[in-house]
Amino acid sequence: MQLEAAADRLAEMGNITRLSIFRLLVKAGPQGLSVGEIQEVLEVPGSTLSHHISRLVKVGLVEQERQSRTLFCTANINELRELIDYLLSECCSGNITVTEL
Amino acid sequence: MQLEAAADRLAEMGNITRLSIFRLLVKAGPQGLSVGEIQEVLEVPGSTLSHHISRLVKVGLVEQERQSRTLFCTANINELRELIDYLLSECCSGNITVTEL
DNA sequence: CGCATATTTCTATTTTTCTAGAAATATGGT
DNA sequence: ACCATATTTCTAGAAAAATAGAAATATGCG
Repeated sequence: MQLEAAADRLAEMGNITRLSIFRLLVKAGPQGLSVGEIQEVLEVPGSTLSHHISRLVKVGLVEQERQSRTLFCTANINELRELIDYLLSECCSGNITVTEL
Repeated sequence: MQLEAAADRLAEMGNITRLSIFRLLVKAGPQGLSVGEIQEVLEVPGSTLSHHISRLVKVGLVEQERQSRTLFCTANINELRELIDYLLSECCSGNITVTEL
């Protein structure tokens, strides 16, 4: 993962509503939750919720699959792990001169 | 770490300039970098840089220590680790009913 | 087809963030 | 005290994000 992709993902998680959504999906595991279920838990207007979910989908942190009338959402844990790897990479290598940065 | 604190930290890292600053400091390790050194690398106006650094400091991701006229900044890796722990906690526990979320 | 459910798109308003010039402050050397 | 260096604060305009009502679309059932 590169700087810009990482910043995009962090920014999407850096909002209370979206982080709540994402955390719910992380907890829910592979079966995910429907948009309606998320709405029940978070008590946010549908249009607002839809907007936030689509932003999470856009950066790849959430995936969606329709089953009949219901849209199920799941957290993309791999994407999260790659982001975390990026954040920790080259950590504390120390003694680097400014020109190497 | 709780939801709101996590979202704050994620939001601060979710900006290209601030993530660049933070990554530089992660790479630089415990000795950190001065504001001036960061400015040389990133080529951003002083007022803009100062603004972004102070936001990172405010949420605890960066710490500062003055040595004479120079202000050294370091990444708070513990804070980063706690944030990551939060993001991964309760991951994929699965089979949770909606009322438990 | 007509109806109910599930979710999105459109639209507009309010709030927040980003950016950077100019002026101010802090520190130390001569 | 004066000057140079290092960094911040003030200020304001431009851009982006957050919010949510209303209308639209999608899907399946009787």
